[in-house]
Formats: sequence, C-alpha cells, structure tokens
Amino acid sequence: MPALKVTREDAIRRIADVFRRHGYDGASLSIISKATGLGRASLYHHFPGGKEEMARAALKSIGEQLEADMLAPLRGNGSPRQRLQRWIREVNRFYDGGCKNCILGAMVLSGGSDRFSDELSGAFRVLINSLSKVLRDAGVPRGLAQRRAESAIGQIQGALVVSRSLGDVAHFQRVLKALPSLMLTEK
Amino acid sequence: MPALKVTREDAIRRIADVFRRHGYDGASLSIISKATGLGRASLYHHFPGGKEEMARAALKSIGEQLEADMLAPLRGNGSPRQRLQRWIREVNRFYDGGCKNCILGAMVLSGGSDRFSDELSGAFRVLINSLSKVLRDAGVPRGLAQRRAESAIGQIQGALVVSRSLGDVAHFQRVLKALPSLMLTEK
DNA sequence: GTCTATACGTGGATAGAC
DNA sequence: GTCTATCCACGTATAGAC
Repeated sequence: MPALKVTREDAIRRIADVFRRHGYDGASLSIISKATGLGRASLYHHFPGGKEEMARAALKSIGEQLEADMLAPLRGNGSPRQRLQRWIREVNRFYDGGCKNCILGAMVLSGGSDRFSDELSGAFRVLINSLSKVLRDAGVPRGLAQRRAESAIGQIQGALVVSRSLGDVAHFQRVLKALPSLMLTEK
Repeated sequence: MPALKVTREDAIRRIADVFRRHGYDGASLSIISKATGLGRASLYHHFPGGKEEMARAALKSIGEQLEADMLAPLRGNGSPRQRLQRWIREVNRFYDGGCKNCILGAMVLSGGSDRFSDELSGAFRVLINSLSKVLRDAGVPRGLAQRRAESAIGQIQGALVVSRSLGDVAHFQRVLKALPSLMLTEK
C-alpha cells in the first residue's frame, strides 16, 4: 500500500530529474520540494540523510534505469550491429534526442564529483564494459574494444555538452548515427 | 600603476579558475574571495554586477586565452597536420593533461547555461570554426570539415568528463593523440 | 506521512569609515 | 581600494503537532 501520494520510486525519479537539470549545487530543496510535491519535512522523513541521500538515491535509480532500459539491448539477441543500433535508440530516448543532459555528467561538473566519485565511476564503468562486451562479440580484440567503448561513451557525453552549448541537437544526432559503424569498423 | 595587490587580469584568472572547478552555482563569494585575496566589498568594487559580472569577465578572459594560446597554432605556419599537432599540445597544456576540466563545460552544466548561453555558444563556435579552417586547408570539403571539427571538440569535452569520472586521465590522453590523424583521414 | 513553525548557517549584496 | 559591519533572502535541517 503506497504511503506517499506518489510512489517512492516516482519521487526519486523526479528528484533525479532535478539533479540532472540543475546539478548538485544548483538543486535546492525548494526545487526538489516543488518537483516532488513533498514538503521539506516530508523529504527529510524519506531521506534522513538530507540532500546527499537524495542524490545518492537518484544516482542509484538512474543506475538501475540504465541497466534495465539502456543496456538491455546490448545483452539481447541479434547481431552486434543490431544490438548497437537498438542501444543507440535507447540512448537517444534516454537523452530525449539530445535535449536532456546526463545526470552523471551534471554531477561530475557541479559539486558531486568528490561526494559521489564511487557512484559516478561505477556507472561509467558499467556503461563502458557493457559496450565493450558487444564489440568483443563482434570480433574486436579486447583492448581495442575497451578503448572504443570508452571513446563511444565519451563522444556521447561530449556531444551532449556541445549540442547544449550550441543550442542545437543536430550534432548529437550525427554522433549517435555514426557510432555503430564507427565502433565496428575493421582495423 | 596597479591599483590592486594583484593585477585585475590576474584576479580574473583566479576567478575563472574557481568557476572552472566549482561551476557557477558552486562558486561562492567566499571561495572567490579566498582565491583572489580580495574581500567581498573589494570584489563588488571591481565587479559592481556581482557574481554574474565576475563570471562574464572570467568567460571573456578565457575566450581571449583560447584565442591567444590555444588557437594560435591553428593559424600559424606549417602543414595542417603540424598545426593540428601543435594545437593538441596546447589543448593538453590548457587542460593540464586532463586533470583540469573545462570552464565552458562546467558552466554549461551548473547553472550558467541560461545566463551565459551567448558567451558559451560563441566560445564553442570559435573553437569549431578555427579547427574547421585548418581541415579545409588540408583539402577536406567544407561540410565534412565542419562536422569533424565539431566532433573533435565534442570528443575533447567528453574525454574530460569520462576521465574525471573514472579518475584516470589515460582516456583523455588517448583521445588527444588520436585526434590529428582522425581528423585528416581520407574520405 | 505530512504539516507549520523555526533554527541556524551561508549566500549574495551594500553602507560607510578609513 | 580595502575594510568592518550589516542586511536580507535563501539554503539545509529539525521539532513537534496533527
């Protein structure tokens, strides 16, 4: 029986959204309160550790979402290229075509880098390793697969920054489209 | 005759450094005050517009530094490949081998995105266009040159995020090293 | 579980003396 | 130009009633 008006998971999702948009320092309890519909005191009831615990819960939730939605295609059926293309579709959805920035990147550059370094590095490692596995399935040698996976994640992160700066998601779209072939290229 | 203990330019450089490390929201006047050695009141004497004016001055200063140090090699003598390699060296120095993150990226993701969208997009456009010109000198068609330049800047931004997240600058170093050949590749 | 009220620090910003 | 002192809004966080 749900004790909150919105379920806890839903609240955390909304909190994650606030951190994604405002970064850690910029995400005030007022904003979080409005976004969730929970008063300050209620927030502390659910997250006794305060803002830091909220951020941790948000990162955990995002991690699970990455695992469930975004990385599922990588482990599914189909040829490596098909899996990569399905993955790209999920990536595109996850970042809303380049309009939403990455909560991980936002945390890294806005006060969360020290506090959540383990969570952040863990999340990136999961992404990179999952990608790398697909590339090895495609016959790419281990070391090269690892580097290409890192590069792909980097390109996505960078494309989000550049697209947001330029106020135009075209660059993000081009990067996404090119990624599968780029990663599977011979040599 | 210098009216400050440190010259104004020097103060602005230190301010820029604070914004680079803490982002816009995270850069409190206390931190800025300590970093510059100027008291709160002094800061407001030099920057009547307050924190926002400080950030604007910092971005302007960074823009000039990019122009003078980082982009100079692109417009210098030598083959396009040589110019790109010298540029890479400057990029590496600018980001301290991947240890310092980019003030532009930090601003984008920490409260400065709305306030300084013109300055940020302008700075990125200058970077991209300068790179693009070199590629066209190397015979790369206009459209492709533009896209490769965008991609290069994106890769650098992304590599900074990834390296910072993983706590390891190796990825940043690999990306930098690969960039010249990547950009000058036939086709 | 949520609310009102409140404590207390820090944030940005200013006044006025020196 | 810099300092001390101060203002007020907002930040995080808590207490206690309902």
